[in-house]
Amino acid sequence: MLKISTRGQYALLVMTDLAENTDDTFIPLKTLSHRRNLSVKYLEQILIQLGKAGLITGSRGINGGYRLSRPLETYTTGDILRAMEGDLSPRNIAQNAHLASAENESFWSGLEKVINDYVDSVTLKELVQKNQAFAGFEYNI
Amino acid sequence: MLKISTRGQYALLVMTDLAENTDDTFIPLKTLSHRRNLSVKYLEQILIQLGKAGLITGSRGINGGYRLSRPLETYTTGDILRAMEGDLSPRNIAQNAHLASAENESFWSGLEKVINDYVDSVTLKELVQKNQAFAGFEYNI
DNA sequence: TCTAAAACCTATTGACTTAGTAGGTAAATA
DNA sequence: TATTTACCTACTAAGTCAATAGGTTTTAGA
Repeated sequence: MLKISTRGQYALLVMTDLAENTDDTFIPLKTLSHRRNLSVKYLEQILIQLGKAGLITGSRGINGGYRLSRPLETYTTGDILRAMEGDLSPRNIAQNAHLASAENESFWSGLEKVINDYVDSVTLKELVQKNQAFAGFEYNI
Repeated sequence: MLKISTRGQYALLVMTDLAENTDDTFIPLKTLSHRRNLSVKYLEQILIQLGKAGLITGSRGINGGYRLSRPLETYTTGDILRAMEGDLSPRNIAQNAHLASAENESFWSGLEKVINDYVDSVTLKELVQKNQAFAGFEYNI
């Protein structure tokens, strides 16, 4: 029902964690999962998928872990969500043969467009900054 | 994965069929389901739900069926989709306690807003007109 | 060169959702 | 009173989702 899976939500969270790591060190899965109190094995799958999509780089062995592959400024939330969810088309893939598939076509493609335009307009950097602002707000209570 | 269910898609289709019926007669479920080659019993559930949402009116007995409850101009696709899908919030209802639920809040509420703004901006009348234009195009091949 | 720590890989499971089926009851009309 | 229609409730098979489980491979350091 137009829901993003937890994979997408977790991916966004963990990407902000990696984004906050400004030096070139790697952050291990264990650290990331404990920080968010997420299942290690579940988050592992998400990180591997992000790696296959080229968004993050993994390094094995001691001092290994994950870090962003590219400069922080180059990531949009759309990159991350599409890496996890596939395309963000709101229609079912089962384009039922019974449905005159072209009918309402412009409506559906229009919806797909506004979704993609939005997620492509929000950068990971903005996300990090907003979260930091929020954390600052918490301290001021 | 950000999919609208077939219920929503079918609802949109059947609403356009009802919208094309300009006089005050009722169109029976059987007719609607045959026209779209959809399961009678499945479409029935959708129509009942649209009725409960106040979008269409049913009439029993001979010459019974369904028709729009309100003037065609007053319907948006958002009315119809929300009647079928509930709210169009892209986040999982399971707002996991582990997720600092306020984090990325503005991103998610922003996404929800562009989705709702879009579906509220497209009217059923426009949908009908576009489909008729498309049908006309087909004839011209 | 051995060991520990980490990423990486594949399969499985329980709960839930979805799409559709099935079998009724209630109301309206002729 | 029979027929036609909407209306209602329960069920089911298949698929998806979130998470678990148990490995293998690579790397760094002792």
